[in-house]
Amino acid sequence: EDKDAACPPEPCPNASATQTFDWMKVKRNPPKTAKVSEYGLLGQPNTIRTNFTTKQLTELEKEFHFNKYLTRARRVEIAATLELNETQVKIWFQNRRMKQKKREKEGLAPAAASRSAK
Amino acid sequence: VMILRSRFLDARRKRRNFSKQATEILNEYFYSHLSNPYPSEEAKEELAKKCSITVSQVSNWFGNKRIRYKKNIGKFQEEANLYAAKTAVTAAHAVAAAVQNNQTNSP
DNA sequence: TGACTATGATTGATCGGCTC
DNA sequence: GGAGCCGATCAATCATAGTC
Repeated sequence: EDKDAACPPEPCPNASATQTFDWMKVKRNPPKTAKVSEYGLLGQPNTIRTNFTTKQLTELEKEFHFNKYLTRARRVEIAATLELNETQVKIWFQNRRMKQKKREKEGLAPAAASRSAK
Repeated sequence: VMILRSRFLDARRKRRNFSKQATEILNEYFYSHLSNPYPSEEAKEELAKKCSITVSQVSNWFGNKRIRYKKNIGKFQEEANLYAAKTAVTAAHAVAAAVQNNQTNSP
């Protein structure tokens, strides 16, 4: 059935027992955090993950505690202040909400276990 | 180089490896579902319970495992064969296993 | 003991699906 | 006809635990 014991020539990619499934080939498109705003000189799409500074994170965090969701106006304001794209600010809030949700979920389940102790 | 290493206060410090049996369970699931190692939420909960870890940790484990596996399939070949021999789940593999079993027992 | 590796966690950003 | 959100995931990186 699955025994292709012999295939000396050919660098047949089908190794031994395990094959290569689709999920192993999945490739993500590079981030489109393009900074081509100014001059189209280099036009390098900046294919690397942005590292937010402590200042930026602090401000974002502060804003998040004030509002879990952003209005368009507020987003523009923050993006300008922190020198980030509106998209980056938007994504940060989305990720932050998910993080919050995860924390709440995990912060209550363990507590229930210790509740029956007393 | 004012790259603020604010990360020095990350919560990812102080991590502990999972127990040997927990890793065993996770690996068994991973390699027995190698064609699609994406456990459902329910499956994750079950694995979490069996391994005595959280669902998030199960998700992290599979996320890391998938990425690292496909990054260097060769490095995991041995491990893959080990668990593959230990467990067979998909119908196709079950059949294949049965065939092999018969072969060894039929003159 | 100090590298070097294995591994769990974090996180900016993507993908697909859904609502409006 | 999109834009934003959610959920899951990716991919790079961090920081530590384990190994030699």
